[in-house]
Amino acid sequence: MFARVIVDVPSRQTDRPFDYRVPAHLRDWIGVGSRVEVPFGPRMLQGIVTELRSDTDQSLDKLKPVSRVLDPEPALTPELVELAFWMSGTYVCPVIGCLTAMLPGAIKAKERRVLVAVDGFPGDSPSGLLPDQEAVLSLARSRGGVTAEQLMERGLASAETLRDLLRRGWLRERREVKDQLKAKKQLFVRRRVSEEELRDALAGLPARSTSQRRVLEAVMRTPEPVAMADIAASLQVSPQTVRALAAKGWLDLEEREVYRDPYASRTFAPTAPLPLTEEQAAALGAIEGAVRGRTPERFLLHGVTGSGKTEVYLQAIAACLDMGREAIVLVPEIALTPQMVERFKGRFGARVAVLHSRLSQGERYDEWRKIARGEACVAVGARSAVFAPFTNLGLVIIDEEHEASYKQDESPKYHAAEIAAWRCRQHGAPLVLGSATPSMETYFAASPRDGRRPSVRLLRMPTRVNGRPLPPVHIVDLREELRSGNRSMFSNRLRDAIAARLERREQAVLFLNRRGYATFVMCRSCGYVAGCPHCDISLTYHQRASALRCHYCGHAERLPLECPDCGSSHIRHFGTGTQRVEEELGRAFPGIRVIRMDVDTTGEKGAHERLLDAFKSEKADVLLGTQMVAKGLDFPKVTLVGVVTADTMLNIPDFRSAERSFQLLTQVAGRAGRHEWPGEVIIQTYTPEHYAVRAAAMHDYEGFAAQELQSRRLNRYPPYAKLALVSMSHETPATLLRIGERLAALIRERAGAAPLELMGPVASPIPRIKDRYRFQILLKFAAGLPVSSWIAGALNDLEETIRREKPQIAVDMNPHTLL
DNA sequence: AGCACGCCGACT
DNA sequence: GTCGGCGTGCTC
Repeated sequence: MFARVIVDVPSRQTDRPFDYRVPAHLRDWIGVGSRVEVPFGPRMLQGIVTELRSDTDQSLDKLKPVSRVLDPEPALTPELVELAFWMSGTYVCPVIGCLTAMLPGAIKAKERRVLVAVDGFPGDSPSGLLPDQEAVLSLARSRGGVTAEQLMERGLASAETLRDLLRRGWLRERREVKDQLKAKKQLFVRRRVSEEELRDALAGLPARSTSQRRVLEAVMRTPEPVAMADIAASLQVSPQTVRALAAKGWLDLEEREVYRDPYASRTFAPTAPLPLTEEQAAALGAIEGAVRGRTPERFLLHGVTGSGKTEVYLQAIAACLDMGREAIVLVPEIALTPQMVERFKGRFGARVAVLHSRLSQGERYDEWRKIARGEACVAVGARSAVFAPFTNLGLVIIDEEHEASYKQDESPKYHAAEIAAWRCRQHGAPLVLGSATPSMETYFAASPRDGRRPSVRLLRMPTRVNGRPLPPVHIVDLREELRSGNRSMFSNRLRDAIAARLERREQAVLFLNRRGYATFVMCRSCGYVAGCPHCDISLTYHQRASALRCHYCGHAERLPLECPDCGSSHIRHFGTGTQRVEEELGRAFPGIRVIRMDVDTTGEKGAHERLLDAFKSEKADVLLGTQMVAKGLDFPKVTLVGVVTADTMLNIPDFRSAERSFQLLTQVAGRAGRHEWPGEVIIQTYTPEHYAVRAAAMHDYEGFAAQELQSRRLNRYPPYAKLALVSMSHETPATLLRIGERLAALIRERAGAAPLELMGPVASPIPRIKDRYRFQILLKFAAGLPVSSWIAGALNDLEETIRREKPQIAVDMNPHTLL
């Protein structure tokens, strides 16, 4: 038996299967998708089995054996291995990168070198060794091997003495692959004898053995194993007490694998399916039908905020599970709040595995293993949960499908919806894309055009479940405000509205978009702006550290007290940060209680939830924050939502900026007045006539989409054209330009007469990062052209140059942003 | 990516 | 004469 293995080396040259012999004792354990340890040149590496076969094209004497199988059950499924090859072709990236993107971070193994003592080495006499070296050998012997790190910690030996031992043959180096993480084991206690026998034992126990008595009493009643840690904690005894009882033969101790369950301490009240509105029932019926009929149909569930999309998801999943199939629910990272998890856990209990980045590595690994072992049949998680290793997938749901976080911005640059669509085709499963503000691509695909049947089926839910109207939205023209002499960041209308909330003891949410509006430092005398010495970008001011930092390379310096250029002391920071809004709120409304939510205040684990809880229990009047306050939050007492400036987003020179602005404004507007108190939304802007602002204010998705699509068609942007962005970097601009031009020519050559628009190479929007210059080539083309393979082919042709000059080249096949 | 193999300058 | 600089080339 032979295994084809892709090894974990991030290089284009090694990114192909290598053949290995499978030793007889591993045959029952190895499978397609197994992680294995294999010798590769002089090293030991982790690899993934992509194929098992009975023959090989290699000469047999060249083949080495697989040295270990790293998991009892294959980490990936054959379907996911196939998906990795598809991704590699589509996204023009290494297969190994796709495979590792599917694995939870915890099992991205590292190589480790273990020093082993060679027993009875006959070389020279032990007397020729230094005492230090003797100590190393005896330690290595007693533990079956040590690492250099362990020796270093003990202050034993030095690199020099080790080298000597290795050279003289007393030590040998063994290389192995080590997981960063293991399954967690916990000690469990169980009674060894019958309840009666324990009762007798208890009677015979000396009166002063009170601790032992308590333990026996507790364990006596149950034949089930109890965690040692629980006993020790609840009975206030030391584990030693329990061990003493085990030594007497009354109790058994056993090690058991346990899951690190982040939600273990919480109980979730079971919830029953809610009665559905007519719209919800119709949507559910369509989805259920596709699950039953195993049709890999795509649906757009276009429902306004509050239309009850989640309940439709829950009932569709229930139907899917009833058919014995599994479901994946993708939620934007930022919306994966405790409330969200609660809804799924409440309905499906232990059958739900939750995957998101705020879990520790160990927790995420364990949740993932529950899926791999078939113990969980619903996966709820962020982008990467689309790779949940299910084998009988019946339904995939992507909530808030327009969210940018579904696009991975590092290689492999995939979009979760594309992966989901591929997997749904394999499994004959429907894909549901849910949103109140669908992306232009999805909406376009769901619209009938030229009499053709749309590739996405539209399910509309235009009314709110509770029948409440959407809140009125007021647009405030900040230019007029300025003309009338108001130079603060709050318009009179917003100021009055906040004051009214304070008076009525209601709450307000203030939203500030900081994207592209980071605070920078400028000299008011000469116009000098503090920039990064390694990147062509201005440094960002951090108040807490009183420092300037580069967000791209991490360079940091102290805040200058005078201008490095002209020496003037009129140097200060600019930009509207949340901190400044908070300060101004405090000045305008003395005593106002503000909770600020941004990257600074939500850094530590759990801070996010703590702040939201505090706001929910009315410990503050205003919740002030960036993106994160815009999504999915639902507070009954919030009757005012204010957008401090809508323009920061609108002015980003990117083809999606109008769409993003509309989506965000609509979402923010949906936060107000969701309960009995009527709500109000105020949007402050310098461009009140912009169609994204006006449409958001009128809750008019269709109106916005019509205008936006027209503009996309005129400029040939998605969904009317496909895009590909090839970015490259190098320390020498001239070399970079030369390589870029050759690459562009090669791509053009392959395209021949096909309708391909190629722009560049041109300098990237940030022309230099970490002292490397950056260029990019933008491609526009009609769907269906094999552009991926043209680019891959061109890169192949350039292989020699790439190897010699070592430029970094990255391909983004469907760039979400051109910045 | 590593790592080895291999061919030219400053030192015990 | 050797240690070691990093330029090519390979890894089943």
